[in-house]
Amino acid sequence: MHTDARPARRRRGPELEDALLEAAWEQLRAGGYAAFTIDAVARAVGTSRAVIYRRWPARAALVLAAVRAHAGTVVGHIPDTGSLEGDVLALLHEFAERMRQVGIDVAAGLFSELDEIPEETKGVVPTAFRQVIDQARARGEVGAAAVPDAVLAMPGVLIRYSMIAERAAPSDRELQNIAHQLFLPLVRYHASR
Amino acid sequence: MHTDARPARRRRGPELEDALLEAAWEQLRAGGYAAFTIDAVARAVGTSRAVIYRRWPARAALVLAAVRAHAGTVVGHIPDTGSLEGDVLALLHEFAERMRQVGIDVAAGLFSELDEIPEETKGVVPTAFRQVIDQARARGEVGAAAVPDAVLAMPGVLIRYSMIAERAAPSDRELQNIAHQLFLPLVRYHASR
DNA sequence: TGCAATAAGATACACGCGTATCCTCATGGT
DNA sequence: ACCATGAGGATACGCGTGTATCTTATTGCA
Repeated sequence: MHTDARPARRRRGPELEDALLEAAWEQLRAGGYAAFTIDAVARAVGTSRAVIYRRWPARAALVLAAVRAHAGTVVGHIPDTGSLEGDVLALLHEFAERMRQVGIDVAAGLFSELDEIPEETKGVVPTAFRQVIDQARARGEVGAAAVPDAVLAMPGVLIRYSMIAERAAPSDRELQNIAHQLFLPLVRYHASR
Repeated sequence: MHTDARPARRRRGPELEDALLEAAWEQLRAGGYAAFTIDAVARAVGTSRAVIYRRWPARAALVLAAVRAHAGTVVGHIPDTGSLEGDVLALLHEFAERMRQVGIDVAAGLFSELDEIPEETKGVVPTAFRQVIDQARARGEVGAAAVPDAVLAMPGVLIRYSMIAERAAPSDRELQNIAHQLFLPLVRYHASR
């Protein structure tokens, strides 16, 4: 399995770091968050735990770095389906799908073990929703009044909470409920005040 | 400090269990979730870890049991201020206050370490909100149409998520935003369809 | 080309978790 | 009053985390 033919050469700097992130991602894919061990990552790369702790202060930080390196940012592109409803549903599905790609238990473990959700991560979802609302405004679909940040952030919060509490990404039904029962009514309400 | 004058007598059954929960609560109050140790609880009671593991399968379960035993259920009574807005704000504040009483880091730790939020816990918040809405209906303040569960559950989710993500209970400002920007508009929208 | 600075790698430690094992005390049925 | 049963209590184990310390290889600069 891992007869890891470790080179006699010592890798350093970025080369080593890439190998560590690669191995960490491999571990996550193979065994999920529960089985993820700093030790296993170190062994797979042919180095020792100290090298890892020099770069990342805790297991969660390494996992986060590995996920970032391999899964990229949460929302890649802004959908443009021609209607606000379509765009919102597309965004919700994309976000949930991204969670599934990372792996349910990895995402859940990360969210719960991290001391603080990174600022950058928190901003992604509201920004994306702001953009699809702007598109809708340009089409004259909704009014021009501002939609509060709390509304824009809500879908992301609900999806992340679902990951933590249910250990599963929201079903299509739940995503539709978020859109039709919560988000869209609020956008229309606030935008047309 | 703890010269715990342990009785030579062996306590058993409920008596022992109460002592364990008491000691666990004491530990939580004293050092928070981070400093909470199964070992410390056992020592404080003058017993050994095995006794604890016979009752609760993991640290989180013991913490949950201790919190339950000492903090009771999340929402004690349904407010009746005379207006839906008043009732909703009162409920939100009560819920947040309860979180603060348990201790921010304890609540956050619990939510994140638990595999599954207990069904019972999940139901409390929606039920309370349903009741204040019913009161508002009786006053003729809102329409009779049903308000979806997703709406009723949302405030609890937002508050719990805040505990996990920010390691803090929501500020008064945030609670007001939840009420005025999210919850109340949705209730009015759905109830009058 | 040689040598100091720096990072890699190897160990070892203390700690807490969760499990397993074995002995000992309290209890309740006879 | 006795004794089998079952729960309490002590102890040790394996594992992983995170820290600290020491040796060894690599690098880039003189």
